[in-house]
Amino acid sequence: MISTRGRYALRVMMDLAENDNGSFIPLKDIAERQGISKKYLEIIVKDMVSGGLIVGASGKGGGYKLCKKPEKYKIGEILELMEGTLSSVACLADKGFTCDRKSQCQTLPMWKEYDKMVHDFFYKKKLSDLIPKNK
Amino acid sequence: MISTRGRYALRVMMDLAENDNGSFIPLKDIAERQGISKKYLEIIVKDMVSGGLIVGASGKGGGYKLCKKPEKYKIGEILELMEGTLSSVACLADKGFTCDRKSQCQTLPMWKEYDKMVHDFFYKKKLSDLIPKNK
DNA sequence: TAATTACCTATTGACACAGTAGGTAAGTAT
DNA sequence: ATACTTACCTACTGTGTCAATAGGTAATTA
Repeated sequence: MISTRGRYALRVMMDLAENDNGSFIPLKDIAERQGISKKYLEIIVKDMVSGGLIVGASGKGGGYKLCKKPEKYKIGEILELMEGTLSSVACLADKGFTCDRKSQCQTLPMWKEYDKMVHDFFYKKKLSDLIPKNK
Repeated sequence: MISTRGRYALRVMMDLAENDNGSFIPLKDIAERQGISKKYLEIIVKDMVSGGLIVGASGKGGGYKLCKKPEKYKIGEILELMEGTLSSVACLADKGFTCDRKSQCQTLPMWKEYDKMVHDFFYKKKLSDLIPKNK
């Protein structure tokens, strides 16, 4: 289940894209427009900066800005960064995970197939796909 | 992320299918074969019985048994029963959930599309698909 | 220098997950 | 009738994550 971290991140990205006027957009504005607690958004937005999705600037006139065009962002990269993984099961999510039943596991192929489907779905979609064209 | 409830339930179902000899199979045997705590399995198996996936019989010679042929079980129905939902977001999972942004939500179509894809994937797959043919 | 804004650390309550523990009821073999 | 086996039931626990809240510091501009 996609948590608020992923969903809110998506909304922040969309807000930044839709309200882009070249300058930085304060978090306060985003929080008000989206109806989300600014304090909580701070945590999420911080990870988006450190993950390289957006850039932040302090001080007056500061705020946040996309660092790519909306059509260059894949939804998958946003969700994967915020949720940690898109994988359906622990044995595929954790890289260091070792399951002694891996070689004989009869369900693993299904999970792999599922994971591929999910990955493809979200990496085909772009941030720009979520934004109404008639803007 | 699919939890142990769903994954273990799947393994129990497969174990029952593969070791079916007409009579009831004790949980002890399943737990040993699968390497899962019998105590923990009890909780999971209880829900499988009340959910109508399998039948249980007490006393000597008792145990559990499938109530349909493996090819009649859809993986989706097993996972949905055990996980509560297969939905990706709360607003689609909870029936009584009300989101005041629903009408203007720009991401909802994507979640709906995703949910449909996931549903179709797991409801196309049958329990029999997970069991090796050369048995 | 004052105002604005991002950025940082810490804490909290609620809840689910994954399991453990110990007992009761039901049914079968002897 | 009794012993045995097996499902079934209630309760508890430790760990972790989720979704926030709170209060401060650092950076930048007017």
